[in-house]
Amino acid sequence: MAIMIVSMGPVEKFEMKVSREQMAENRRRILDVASRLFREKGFDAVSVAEVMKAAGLTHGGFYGHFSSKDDLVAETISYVLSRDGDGGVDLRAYMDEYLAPRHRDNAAAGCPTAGLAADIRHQTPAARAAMTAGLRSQIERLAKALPNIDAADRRSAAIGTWAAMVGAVILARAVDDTELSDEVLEQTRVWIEAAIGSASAR
Amino acid sequence: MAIMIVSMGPVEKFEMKVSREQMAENRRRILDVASRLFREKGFDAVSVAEVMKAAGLTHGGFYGHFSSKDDLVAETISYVLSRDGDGGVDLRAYMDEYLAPRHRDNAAAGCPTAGLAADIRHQTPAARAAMTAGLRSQIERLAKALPNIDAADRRSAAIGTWAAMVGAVILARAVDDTELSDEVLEQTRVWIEAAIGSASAR
DNA sequence: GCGTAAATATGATGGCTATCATGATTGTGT
DNA sequence: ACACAATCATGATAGCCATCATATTTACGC
Repeated sequence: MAIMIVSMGPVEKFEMKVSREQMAENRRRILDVASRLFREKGFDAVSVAEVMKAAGLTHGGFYGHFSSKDDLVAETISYVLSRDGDGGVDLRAYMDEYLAPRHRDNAAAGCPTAGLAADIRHQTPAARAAMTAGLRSQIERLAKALPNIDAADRRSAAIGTWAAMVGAVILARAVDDTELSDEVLEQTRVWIEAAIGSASAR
Repeated sequence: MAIMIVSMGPVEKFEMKVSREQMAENRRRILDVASRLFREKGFDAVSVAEVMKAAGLTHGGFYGHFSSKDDLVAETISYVLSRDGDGGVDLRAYMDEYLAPRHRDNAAAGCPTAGLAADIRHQTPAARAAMTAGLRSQIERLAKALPNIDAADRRSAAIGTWAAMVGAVILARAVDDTELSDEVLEQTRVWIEAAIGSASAR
C-alpha cells in the first residue's frame, strides 16, 4: 500500500516572493484544493482562509490570485469542468464507476456536477456560464458514447441518462440509510441499462 | 387576473403573548415560510432573522419554537415532505408539471427534493432521516403509478424515473441558457416516457 | 378576578468571514 | 549589481449571524 504525501506547506519558511513558476503552481494548488473543498462541503461552507490554508498559504495572498471569492468559485468551476477528458467514454464502465458507493462516499474527488450543480443556482453568472459549458460538452460526450442508438434519439438518451446519473448520486448522498442509498445507485444503473438496451434493440 | 394578498404581518401590533391557537399558527407559518425560503436560497443562505421576519415576527421569539436553526431545518424537511399527498399519481400529468419551465423557475414553491436534496448532505442526522423517509415514500408512490410494468421491474423503474426527474430539474436550474435548460427538461421527459413505454410493452 | 407562566419583543454578545492595508522579502529585467 | 515590482505574510476592519438575557404583555388555570 503506497502512501502518498499530499500535504505540502510553503516550500520554504521565509520565502516571501516566489518565482513565477512557484506562483503558477500556487494558483493551481489553490484551484485544486478549492475544487475538492467545494465539492465536499459546498461553496458557502468553505471560507477563503480555509482554502488558502489547505493550499499551504495564508489568507492574505488570496486577492493576489483572485479578485473575490465569487471569482474563485467561477474559476474553480471552469477549472474542474474543463479538465475532464473529452476522449471517448466506455459508457458501461463509466456508469459502473459513477453509480457506485465509492463515488457516493467520496464527493471531494468525485463528479463536480453531482457535487456542485445544485449549489450553482445561487452563484454568479460567470459560475453558471462555466457550468453551462460543462453540461453541453458532457451531453455531447455521452451522445458519442451511445453509438447503438438512432441518431434521432441519441441526444435525448444522453440527456436522460445524465440526468438520472446525477440525480441518483445526489439522492444517494442525501439519504441516511446505506441500504436504500445503495439501492438507488444500483437500480438506477439497472434502469438506465434496460432503457439503453431496449432503445438500441429497436 | 386575481391578485392574492399573501403577506400578513403580525396580527396586532402590541400583542406580546398570543393565544395557544395563535402560537400554533405562528409555528406553522414559520415552517411554511422557512420551507419556501430554504427551497429558494438553500439552508445556509437563509438566516433565522430572515425567516422570522418573513413570518411576521422578530428574531427573539424563534427559540421559543425551535431549539436551534438545525432543529428548524430538520422540522422543516419533515413538515414539507410529509405534507405531500400519498394518494395515487397520474404519472404522465405529474411529469408534465415536474419537468416544466414553470417548475424550474419557481423553486420556492416547487419540489423540496429537487430544491434541497443536495444541501441535505451537509445537515444533521435528523434532517437526513427526514429526507430518507420522504424518499422512501416517494419511491413507493411512483411504483404504484407504474401499473403497466412488471412487478419485478417496477421498483427499479420508480427509482430510475425519480432520479432522472430530480436530476433534470437540478441541471436545468444550474444552467444559464434557457434553450439548453428547456431541452434538458423536455428530452428527459421524452427519454423517460420511451423507457416506460418499452418496459411496459415487453 | 388574580397570579403565574407563556409568548414574543428588544437588545446584547461572541464568533466567523470577506476584504483591505501594510510590510517584508526577493525574483526579474536592465 | 540595482531598482522595481511582484508575491505572500501579518494584522486590522466591518458586517453578519446564531444564540442568549432580559423585559413586557397577556392568556389561562385556579
